[in-house]
Amino acid sequence: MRFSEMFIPTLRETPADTEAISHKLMLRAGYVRQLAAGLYIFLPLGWRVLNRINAILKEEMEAIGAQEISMPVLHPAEIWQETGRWDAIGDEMFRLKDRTGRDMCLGMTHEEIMTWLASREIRSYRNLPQIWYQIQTKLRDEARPKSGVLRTREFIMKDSYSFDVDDKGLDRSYQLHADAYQRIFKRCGLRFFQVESDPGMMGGATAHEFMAPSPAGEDEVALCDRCGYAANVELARSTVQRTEDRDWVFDEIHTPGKRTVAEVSEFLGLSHAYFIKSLLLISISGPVLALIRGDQELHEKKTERIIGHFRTAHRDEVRETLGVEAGYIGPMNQKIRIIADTCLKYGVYVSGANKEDYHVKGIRPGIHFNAEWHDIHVAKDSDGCLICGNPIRVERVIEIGNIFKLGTKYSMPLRAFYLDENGEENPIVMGSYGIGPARIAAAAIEQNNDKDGIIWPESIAPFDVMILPLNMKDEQTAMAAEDLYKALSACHIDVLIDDRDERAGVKFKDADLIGIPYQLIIGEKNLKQGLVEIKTRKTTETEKIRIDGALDKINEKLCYTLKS
RNA sequence: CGGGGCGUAGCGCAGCUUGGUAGCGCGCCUGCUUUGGGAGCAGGAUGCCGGAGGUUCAAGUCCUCUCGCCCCGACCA
Repeated sequence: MRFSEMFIPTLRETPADTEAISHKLMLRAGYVRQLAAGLYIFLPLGWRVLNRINAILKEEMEAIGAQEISMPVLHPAEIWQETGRWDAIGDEMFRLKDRTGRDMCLGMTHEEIMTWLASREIRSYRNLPQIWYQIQTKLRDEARPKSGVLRTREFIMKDSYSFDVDDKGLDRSYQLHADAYQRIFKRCGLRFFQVESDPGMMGGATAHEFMAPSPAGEDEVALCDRCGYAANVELARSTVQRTEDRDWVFDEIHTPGKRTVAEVSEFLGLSHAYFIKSLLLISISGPVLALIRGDQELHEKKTERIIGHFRTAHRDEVRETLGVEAGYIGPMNQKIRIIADTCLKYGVYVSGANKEDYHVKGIRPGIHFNAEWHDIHVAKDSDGCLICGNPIRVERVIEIGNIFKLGTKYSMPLRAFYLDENGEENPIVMGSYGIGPARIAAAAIEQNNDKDGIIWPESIAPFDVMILPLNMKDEQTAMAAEDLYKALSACHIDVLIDDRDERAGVKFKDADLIGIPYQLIIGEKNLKQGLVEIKTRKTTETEKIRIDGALDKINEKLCYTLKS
């Protein structure tokens, strides 16, 4: 392609209202434009990147026997009503009525529709297994679109669905996907982890997420470098370092005006780990006192799995329920249900005295209070790995893919049954698997950029090579560039030639910003000696080579990275 | 949905406190010069100051409402 004819609106200045690096660079380098909150236009360069990612997705999906189909984006409400999600899902679903008043919605995912199809067409175990996939637009009325294309209201997703006769079959389909996803993200040049994830409302027991480390991410994962334990902090478990045992006797201390752990620990000169934080929660079945160590945070999701939906109590509710001001609550002599983090089972602690302006030192679990013991803390950096004890690390990540074992959650309500060898009717056992191509692109930029711009991995770059004829007014330069352009194109190498009548500086800046992996720089002086320069965007190294060897050199570089 | 911020030329911003001719940089157009890291000089074009209502002789500026966008949190099937 010729730069002069292609629509590549680069910006010299960073657009305001952007935070994520990928967002800034995609706008600046002319890959995307924003239409409205969470709605993005992919410009020619951006669309080329998505298409290269999609090509990889298709290859790897076909390789595990998945078949591409295409489903409508507009869905009748009835199918979603049958699985219960019409009501379970709130404002996040775009809903509308057709001209006859029939309830419809825009698809945020396609479990229902895929299962509907299976229910009508699959009769026998002989029809199974099947894997169907599509690369299709999804719509979700996100409460807060953010970070450019990372969280949008309309986005393309590769979603596949597996249909098997039993759990064993599902295990196999699930593993095929996990392996395919590993290959996909590796081919896309990403650093990523596969982590255990919360199946949430998708149902089913097992789920994993594929996570690309980046500060722009919205999730956090706990990782153990020794044993390989990897989990979303939404469910990650960890052990915490024990505190030193102290020979404190049970004793009230006057702590006037000191309420928070930070205030009392400073007042007493003790680290946060010697404190018990007592939090009053209001659950559906009544008040619950949750105890965690002073240096920890309460994990809301873990807690919710134990006591059901809850909220924290208001100040006056604390006074009414426990008869003391918030800030002086302690675990002793409480009449209500108490849950406590397992790490509090041992040691000796300081906590509120259940009396205004007083705390108690020397509280011992089992003696001064009892509780239901659960893991209810948020795993954090340098906690111990639950499996091997090694210190874990917590990293911020972008979710780029997920895989779920659905089981029969959708096949049962939608009556997707098959007849087995014995003529008996069984529900189809399903899995669902998603990848966001735009998130791959964004994650690739987040992980590969420098002060000058994007540094694309070769596999998903919009072009393989960019040719920079520095002075288009020089006939020799223009001719040499044109010849190279034709020669490279003839070898099926994707080339962008910057044939604009611009100054060298402008071309260099734009080339670095756009981030195509290799630049062939054609300058007058070098050309007189039969030389051109080849610059590797990633390393910024340039090398002078003979112009007639340029084609081979490019081929060599592209091949080399394909193999490695 | 709660909290905060911002809407002025294509982009980035100043002007608002204290009401009185709408500005700067970049970009864009023309010409000349320049040509290896976002050129120089000269000339030129470009604004429903997000929208509606109000106060006032007079509103970009003050008041009320509203819409949009960004950030933090909640949510995220």
